[in-house]
Amino acid sequence: MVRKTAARRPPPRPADSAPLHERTRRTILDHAARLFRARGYASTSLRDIATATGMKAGSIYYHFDSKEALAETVMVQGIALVEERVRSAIAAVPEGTDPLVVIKAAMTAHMQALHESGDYASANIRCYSHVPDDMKKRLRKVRATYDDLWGDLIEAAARAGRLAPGIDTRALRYALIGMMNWTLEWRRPADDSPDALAGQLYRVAFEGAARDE
Amino acid sequence: MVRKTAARRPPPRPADSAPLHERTRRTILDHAARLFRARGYASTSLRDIATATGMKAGSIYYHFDSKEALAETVMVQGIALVEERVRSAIAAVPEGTDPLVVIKAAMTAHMQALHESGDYASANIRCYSHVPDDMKKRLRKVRATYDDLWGDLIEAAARAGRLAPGIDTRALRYALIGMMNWTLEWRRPADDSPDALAGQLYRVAFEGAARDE
DNA sequence: CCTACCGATCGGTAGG
DNA sequence: CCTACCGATCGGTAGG
Repeated sequence: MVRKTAARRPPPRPADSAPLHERTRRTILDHAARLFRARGYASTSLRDIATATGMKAGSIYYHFDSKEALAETVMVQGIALVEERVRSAIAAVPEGTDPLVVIKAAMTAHMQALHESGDYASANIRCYSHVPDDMKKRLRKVRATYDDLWGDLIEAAARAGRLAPGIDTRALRYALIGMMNWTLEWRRPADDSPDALAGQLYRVAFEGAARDE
Repeated sequence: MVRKTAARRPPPRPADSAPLHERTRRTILDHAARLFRARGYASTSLRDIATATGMKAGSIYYHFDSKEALAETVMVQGIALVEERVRSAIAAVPEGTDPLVVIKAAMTAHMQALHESGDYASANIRCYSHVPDDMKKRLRKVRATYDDLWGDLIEAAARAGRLAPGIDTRALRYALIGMMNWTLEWRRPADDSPDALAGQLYRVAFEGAARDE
């Protein structure tokens, strides 16, 4: 399986040479992402996260100001890690490429990053609706920026005459996002590579699942 | 806008003539569904639900054994209300109908019921991952039964030679479910009728969004 | 990064 | 269906 995009490896994981507190911070975030994903925002206590990280409850506050701040960091990264990969995949495509080919590359990058940073991405998707209002308001903007990236790709395809007449571009945008993100709920890692799934979903959404008559 | 399926009106809403405690029970469920959808399972307290319903905290236990039992009732109905409508839409289609037409009718029924019982359906989708383990185990079976209904429709289409070669039927099943359920997160009720959305999503998934070349 | 602690809130119950 | 209450847990803080 060859990586198809120019995106380099995953996230902002600090090197072994990084200061201890930076590595500890990343460990906290990893456990927080995993627990928020599995149990939700409210059911995950700072004590749970501290214990998983190997520290005492109050010590989390040495690294984060509040439970909200910790969760927001996790959830923002759940979007940012995917968005960065998708943007660099788009940037790696030569000028003048068929907009549908760009969309396919973007879908592949989205699926790779989504499943590589699965706990962060899934924590973001699963917890978003149930997070305190002020935090949700900020996250909504981050989400909208990413969603608009897909809107732009689809509008480019429409302007290039590459979409079938009568397609609702807003419905198409969220159909893509919905079907891709839902793979977090059903993918069997042993059977389905992110690349293969991206190919299947691109095919369904753009070429259609029906046999041509 | 004409209703396309034979499904009759919504859910098990007790008549005005029903015993008071049955109507009260339904009121509790309605407020619980709305609050679980908006705030999540753990962040919604029985006190919140009781206050919204107009009673005192402890009185919920006259109608439900526990918070878990109340939430499970809401979430099971979030699936059941949709499943019943979809099954009756399928049953209303004449024998020998093109399997893709059956799927389109099922998608329309799913979208109608999903958005008519929006709080129940959305509470189910949003809270499922964060609910206590024993309850999640039971809900998983209910979900699987409904998901398999879509698997059957898709297999029927495959056997009839109505699917394009190389389509992964499992990916298609969850692509459909994912794109339909995600409409709960972005639909603008004033602009998008469930029927119109069902038509758009059917078109994307089966005919494809790309212009034929 | 730990100890020890506080006020608030929660699910649930007894008794009526 | 209400009142009054309990034990448990939580986010957060002071002081080191």
